Order: sequence, then structure tokens, then C-alpha cells
Amino acid sequence: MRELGSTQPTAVELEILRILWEMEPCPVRDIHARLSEAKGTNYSTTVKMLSVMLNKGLVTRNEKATPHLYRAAITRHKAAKKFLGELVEKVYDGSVMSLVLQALSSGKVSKDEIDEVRKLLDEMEGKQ
Amino acid sequence: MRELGSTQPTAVELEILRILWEMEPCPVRDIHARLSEAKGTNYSTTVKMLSVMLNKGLVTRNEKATPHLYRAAITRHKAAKKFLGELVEKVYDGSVMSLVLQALSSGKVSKDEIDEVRKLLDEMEGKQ
DNA sequence: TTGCGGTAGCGAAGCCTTTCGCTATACTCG
DNA sequence: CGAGTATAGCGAAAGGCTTCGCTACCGCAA
Repeated sequence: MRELGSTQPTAVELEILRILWEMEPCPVRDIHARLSEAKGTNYSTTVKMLSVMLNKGLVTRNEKATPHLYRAAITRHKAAKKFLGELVEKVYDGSVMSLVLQALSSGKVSKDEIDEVRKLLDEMEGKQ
Repeated sequence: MRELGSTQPTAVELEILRILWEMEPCPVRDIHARLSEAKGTNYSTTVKMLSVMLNKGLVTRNEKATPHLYRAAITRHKAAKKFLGELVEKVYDGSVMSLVLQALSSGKVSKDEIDEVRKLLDEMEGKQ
């Protein structure tokens, strides 16, 4: 088994992680039910993907007690942070602000959400 | 040649696009100089990648006049927007705000930049 | 116990990305 | 021109991700 985090989850792997974040711990059966809904792939494929992900350290399970129940090895929060960092690095040349400005200007954002961001900005300024 | 944008650029493709965004139009030679600096790959590899990308519609060139000069087929801005949209969709479940909040709270951001975001927020509110 | 439906796993095939060896073309300088 | 160097291109190999067929296992009912 490789080091956790040595590789980024691929597209399908991310889909599986998202399912786990929502329903873990979770038997293959349930993961497959959700996955095949969107992709129509075979049950064997889901099993294999989980075995690959287990090998990569992307998911875990209790080998002794419940080897059929899978969990995500990283939290949604951590994964998000990692993806975000990579995006900033690779596309925005390390500028978090460029990303934030583009995200804000391109998205539909409610007044409440705008206020929430203001509050966060105030807090950040206070700490400086 | 496939439709532009039918596929996301892969890792190496993105590296090449970044080089082009900085120096286009650009002969293979120069692209390779930059690419091999970071990766140490063969000249043939760079040529092939460009031919693949040309085929995918990720880069362009003037076939008649200057077939040796390559350009990116999408602007940095558009590519960024696409990546961002995908990240929001896949990892933040479509919530732009979740992403913005996480980006702000995880990055080093200067006071000027904070003010810049405030200004943008004000503008957005004005339009609603 | 035996047969059966539901579950898990392995190895190999298929596809896409990335790499490079070999060939072809163009360019320069004696 | 003609040899040698720089540049471009193609096809095939290598490697990784995704898919599935076939096999193995487990628990339950006849």
C-alpha cells in the first residue's frame, strides 16, 4: 500500500469518495448502488475501484472486524483543501486572490453569503 | 480534430498551456526548453504532446504561414474558469461560497487584497 | 448437507496519456 | 553543392486508469 496522499484521486475515485463522505461506513453494495445510478457500470468495477483505492490509501476498512465496510481515508475538508491548493498553484500561479475574485465574479451568490464573506474578511483583518 | 473543450487538459497538457500563455506564439524548441527544465523529457515527447494537443484542439497554429509556431487555443482566463467550475461542482457540491470561504481562510492574503474583495462584494450587492 | 442469491476479489483486456526511437525535412557553413 | 546540425513528425511501446468475466465465499432455506 502506498503512502496516503502520494497521488491525487482520479475522477472515478473522487466520485466514490463523495459517496463515502455522505454515507460512510458503507458496504460495496451501497456504494455501487449510487455509483451505477450515475454511470451504469458493473458491480465488479466498483469492487475493483475500491480495492485499488484501498491499495492507494484513499479508503480504509477494519480488516479484522468489518472488512466489508469502507470509509474515506481523508475528510472532505482535507481533500477540498488539497484540490484547491493545486488549482491555485497550477492555474492561478499561486495567487489565492485571483481565484477568489474569479470565483465570486462568476458565481451566483446570495446576500447572506456575501455578508458571510464580509464577516470573514473582518476577522482576518483583525488578526493581522 | 475534436471539438475544442470536449476534454479537460491533462497534467502535461496544462504545463504546456502555461508555457504558451506566457510566451506564445512559440516554436517547439522554446516550449521544450522550458518543459524539459522541469521534467527532463525528450524533445520528441514535447513534439508529440503538441501534435496530440493540436488534434484535441487545445493548441493552434497557422498551417499555411507559420506551422512551427504554436498558440494556446483557450485563454488562461477561460481555462481557469473551467477548472474552477469543475472544482466547485465536484468537490464543493456546487457551492461557490464554500470554496471562497475555504480559499480565503487558508491563504495568505494582504490588506489590499482584502479591500479588493470588499469592493467586489459591494458591487455585486449593488446589482442585486 | 446441498443448492441458491447476494457479496467480494482477482487477473486480464481496453483505452487513454505519455514517452521515445527512428525517419524526414530545413537550415547553415565550408 | 554536400555534410553536419537543428527541427519536426510518426508509429509503436510503456504505463496508468477503468472495465468486466470468472471464481470464491457466505448465509440461509429446503
